[in-house]
Amino acid sequence: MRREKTTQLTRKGWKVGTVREFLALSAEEAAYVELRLRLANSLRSRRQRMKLSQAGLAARIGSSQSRVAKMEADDPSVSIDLLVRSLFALGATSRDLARAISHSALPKAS
Amino acid sequence: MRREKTTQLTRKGWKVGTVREFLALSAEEAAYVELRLRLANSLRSRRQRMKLSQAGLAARIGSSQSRVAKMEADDPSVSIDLLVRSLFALGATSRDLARAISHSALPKAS
DNA sequence: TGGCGCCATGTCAGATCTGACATAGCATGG
DNA sequence: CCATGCTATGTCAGATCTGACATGGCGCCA
Repeated sequence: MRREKTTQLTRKGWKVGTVREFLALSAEEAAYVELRLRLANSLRSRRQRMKLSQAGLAARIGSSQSRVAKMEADDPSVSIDLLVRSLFALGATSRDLARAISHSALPKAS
Repeated sequence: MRREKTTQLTRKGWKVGTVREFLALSAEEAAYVELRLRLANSLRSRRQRMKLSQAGLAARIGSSQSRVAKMEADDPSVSIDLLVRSLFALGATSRDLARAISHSALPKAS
């Protein structure tokens, strides 16, 4: 939360947050980053299942290959809005989203 | 999708989209607006359950009363990002989100 | 009537996000 | 070796979103 504070200094990515809070994420921050990650993963797997290239997906949603790459990489410069819209554009339903969000579809960390 | 096109002209809200497409939303657009609506409703009811005023919630999330009002009104100027972060700030879990999203918690329209 | 708490709506400067472009890495097939 | 296709990463102008502020409405109690 309150990204602005550190923003002028870091002007690129999570950096500050991730490093400092590596072991001290508040519950809500953790939920937020995890949500993003799940959407990102979901997007990639859905795209691959459909045998689309990033450029192909980009064309569909009126964006560019590079932005799609960033979405899938969970780059801090992409919003949840964009992720969600892209998922819908690939035919995901609300239910699909809900599944992606609550189910831990995360790659096992350990 | 592709909001920019009409944006310079309308410079305020859904307007163009809503009126013109009143009966012709694509599936993805429908899913998107419905998702927003559900998050907005979810936020309001969660806040009320916690007996917080909009100003109170605003303070918690480092925002302002007016923005909270806009969130709950599903104003086009608020992003899903903000809605989601606010929900998390009120203690919602990923699972809560998923429920809000897939369950039709919409006020019955008729 | 006035004061008070709460919510809605408009506006705006400044912060953030976005598409586009450039460029590089890395396989696979020639 | 060189193409070709796909993905990753950086940059930037322009679009969008955000917090703050101002103001108005509504209900309620004195």
